[in-house]
Amino acid sequence: MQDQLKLDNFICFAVYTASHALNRVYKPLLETLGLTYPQYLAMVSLWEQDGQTVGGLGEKLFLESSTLTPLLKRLETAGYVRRERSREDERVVVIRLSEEGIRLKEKAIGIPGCIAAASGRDAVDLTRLQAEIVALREALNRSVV
Amino acid sequence: MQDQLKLDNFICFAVYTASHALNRVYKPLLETLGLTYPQYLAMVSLWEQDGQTVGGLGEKLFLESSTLTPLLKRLETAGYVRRERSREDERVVVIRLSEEGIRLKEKAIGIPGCIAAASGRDAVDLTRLQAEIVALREALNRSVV
DNA sequence: CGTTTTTATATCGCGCACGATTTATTATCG
DNA sequence: CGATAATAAATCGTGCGCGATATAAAAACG
Repeated sequence: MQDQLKLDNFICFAVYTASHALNRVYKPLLETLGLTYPQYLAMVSLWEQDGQTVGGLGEKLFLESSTLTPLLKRLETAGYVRRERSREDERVVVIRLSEEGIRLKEKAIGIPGCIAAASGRDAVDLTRLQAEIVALREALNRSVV
Repeated sequence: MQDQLKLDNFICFAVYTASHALNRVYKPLLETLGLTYPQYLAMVSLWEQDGQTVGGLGEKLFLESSTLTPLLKRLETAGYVRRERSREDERVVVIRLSEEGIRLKEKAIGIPGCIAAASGRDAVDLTRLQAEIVALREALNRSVV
């Protein structure tokens, strides 16, 4: 049990460093789109469903408004989205893709394939691993609440 | 192939959100030690091997000096480590645990068990998943270089 | 042996990421 | 209806995390 406190045996360390490794693979690909990695995730979510609220995006991306508000302002400055207060409920801010934001999707379509290639795994294997990691995330989120 | 650009099918998104979920589980545990999560990882590495250089730590933790230098200064301010320039090579900074830093290990010993419990998996299963994620990280790191 | 190159760390600027708080709006309750 | 509570974003302060650059020391070279 000596190795209880060895870094290489930490699932957390594996996830932490894998996350950084993914970021490093993504960075050069996303630079061509003028996006950071979290900005890219927000765009992907908006391509799936346009007109989401800040809170709705936060729930999907597991991010707080304190993270999203400045991020979305940068996306607005970049010209990819518009931020509009809802008329029905003035507390809510709705995020809508601009024309340029919609067009960006075409340039982004190839990225997941690049990542899959870099991972050196086939699609089936990746899907299985991805499901396992999601299950881990869900178990952890349940334990906090 | 419509779902090529769906967030839930992204391995990167799974890892990204799992990493945040782990951080949320760790946070309250680490607060009792007065450490952040990256600081904790640095301490674990030092408990394994005291007297590492900034560069050596960076290689183990996959972090740059621009991240580590301020982090280690904060650990020094907290009284857990000392930063000393090597006499043989004045470019190198060696990090040594203080008495308090050494003692902290006892308080940290139970944390991995808490995380394992929160994950809801047995040790064997966690080890297997951890190895898979490490393999993913290594494949990604190879593809960048 | 002096110049150039390499190496190790530090500094700077930017963008997350979060907890705590603030502000504005809506909902609830007596 | 008016006071209170709840909700949605925004703001603020702190700590990563990295690329680019700076600084200083050591190594390599002619």
